[in-house]
Amino acid sequence: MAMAAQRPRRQPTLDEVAERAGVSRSAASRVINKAPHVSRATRDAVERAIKEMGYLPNRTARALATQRTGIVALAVSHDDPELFADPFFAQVIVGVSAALEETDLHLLLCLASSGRGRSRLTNLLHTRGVDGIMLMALHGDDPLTHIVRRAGLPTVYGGRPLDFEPQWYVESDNVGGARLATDHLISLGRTRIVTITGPMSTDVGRARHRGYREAMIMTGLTPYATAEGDFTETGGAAAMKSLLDSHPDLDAIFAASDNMAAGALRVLLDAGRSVPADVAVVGFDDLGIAERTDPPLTTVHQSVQALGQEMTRMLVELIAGHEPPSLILPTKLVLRDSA
Amino acid sequence: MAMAAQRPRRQPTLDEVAERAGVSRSAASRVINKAPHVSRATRDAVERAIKEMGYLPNRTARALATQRTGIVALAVSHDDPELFADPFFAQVIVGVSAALEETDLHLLLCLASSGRGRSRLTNLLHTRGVDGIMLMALHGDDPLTHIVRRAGLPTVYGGRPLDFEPQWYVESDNVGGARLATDHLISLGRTRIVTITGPMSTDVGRARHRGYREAMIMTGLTPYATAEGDFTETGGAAAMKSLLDSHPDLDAIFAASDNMAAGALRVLLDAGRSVPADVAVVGFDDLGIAERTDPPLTTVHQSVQALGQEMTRMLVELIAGHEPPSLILPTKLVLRDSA
DNA sequence: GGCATATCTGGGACCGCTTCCAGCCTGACG
DNA sequence: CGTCAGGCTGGAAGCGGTCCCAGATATGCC
Repeated sequence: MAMAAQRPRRQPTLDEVAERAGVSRSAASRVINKAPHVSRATRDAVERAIKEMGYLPNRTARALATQRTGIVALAVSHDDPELFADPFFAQVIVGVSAALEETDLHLLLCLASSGRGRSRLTNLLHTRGVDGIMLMALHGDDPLTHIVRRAGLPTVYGGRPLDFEPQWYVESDNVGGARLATDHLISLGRTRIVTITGPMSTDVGRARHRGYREAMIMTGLTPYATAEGDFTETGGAAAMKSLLDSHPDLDAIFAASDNMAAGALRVLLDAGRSVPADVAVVGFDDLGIAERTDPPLTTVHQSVQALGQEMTRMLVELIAGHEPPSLILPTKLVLRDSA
Repeated sequence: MAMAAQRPRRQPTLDEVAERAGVSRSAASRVINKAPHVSRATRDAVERAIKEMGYLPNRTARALATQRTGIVALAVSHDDPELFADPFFAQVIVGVSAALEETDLHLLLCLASSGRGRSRLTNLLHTRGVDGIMLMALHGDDPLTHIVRRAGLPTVYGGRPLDFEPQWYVESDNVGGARLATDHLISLGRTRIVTITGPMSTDVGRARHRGYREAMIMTGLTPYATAEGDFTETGGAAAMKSLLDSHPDLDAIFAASDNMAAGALRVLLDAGRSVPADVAVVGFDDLGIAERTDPPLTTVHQSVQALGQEMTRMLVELIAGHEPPSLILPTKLVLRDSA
């Protein structure tokens, strides 16, 4: 059967429900919102009418009246669309969704890459399309932070931007995690420990580097060598090559991401070093890839789902008018075979 | 400085703009919507006022008046939240976002897993919270399909559900792709070709299996053996083990996903078979993992971003009241080292 | 029984925008 | 110069809710 495109069916309105129940619209509204001051009889009548007519309040109308859309945005800044394919974001989203499930808010996902994407986001915020926003993945001076700050909407940051300290953010304990990793390498008796950092234009990159330095210095060692990567596998490989060149006697490496560790691993093996015998490797993140390398990576685990969840909870609090404290989520060392 | 939670600033309204421009609200509305019948003078005055006041029309109010929210939903049915971490979904989302960027629609992401999640989705649809919906990842009789069909909203399916033929869907050419893969193995001179299928409770699972059978039968071979997997790496490994058990002389395998192929690969190597010398392996999907196995997988490439993009375009058409045709996206064979 | 108090009720004013419509003005034409 | 067809215009009625408030009704107390 040839069937027309599904056009929205007309839903019953509050007025119709009220009429059917033989009460005023206000009364009907009250029972729907479980407001006080409504008699048993009225409540029953309205509830019956609602059930019979299959009434559901229109979101938009309600939003207009209450000035609440019931929608929060998660904005991801990514120059490269491919970057979003990183399991990291998927995990964040899973966490966010889980937390939202306990509320009656919905999730609007904004991949704001290009100028066009950004202006769409700006517009969304200024037209009051969402009640609040969560921001992820910020390098140095991400244009998104400006956009979002100007909008004057409840905002939660996932990780800290570099150029200012947001009042509300959630992040993993990057410094602590990096220290854990480095301390572990030290405890293994390694001394010529190098690090492959993330981009130094990001807070994460710097924090993990700082953790490495602190751990080294604390135990009287001197940071042996550093190469900057970009959190990707190929970036890690490149960094590893240059390190191997400049410091061929290195005996351990802390990579600020598993991706980079994986790249480094490949280069090391290709260079004939055995891992962990010749060189011990520790990564950071523990998002699946760490288990799939050969040998599997010892790494610092951060719970990205928890990150998403806590960001969401925080945002919900903010929207409710409270002022929750910012949060730093613990990380832990996961021992596998690479160190 | 202690700073209060960012509460939304009050935005100017259309009335205020109109007043400032010295015209009626209707006139102002007309220039904003580029409607005809507005004089040069009026337009200029209004446009100036808009610029001066930084006016942006309130989304919600407009939505109420036009009965259009400007939001479309992407619903993903996943029993296991982990499943969403599959890069597949990330790619879909990237495609969807890219297509939406050309419109003024935004993306609402619904991970509708639990009963709670599903009822939230139901509610969203019936309360007219979105203008249309895209549905992904459907096994046999996914409850989502029912929910969505009842809602009577423009709907596009990504892949076909098993229990009915949706009027609008986009999918990859699974049968064709599987044939490509199998034909390739045949052309390599293999004859004892087995397949690890996806769940037979999914259309994708069945279609790829059908492609395999068709290719075999077309060339006069008999389908050698089949084991059902679940598209995951561990599932693929398990299936491989049982196949190796029952048909130790197999010389090629077509796995209906790269994940399963990766699992199978591991089992094969552990069993002392060399790939591709003893056993040739072809996967399906080509979503990154195929390049990272050792040896890298020959596989059938499907463009998941294109899938997302086309779904979105189709939905936009539907919302606009047109009736676009359904689409089947081509797949192609990518030769690497495993076959 | 009278009066204060608490509970319930419906009317109506919003929320901010779109859109229909009747009235006005203009210019063109006969 | 009268008439008619336009283009412009602002008023007002909507979209479908929330919520304040004044009035009506029920309860408690002396």
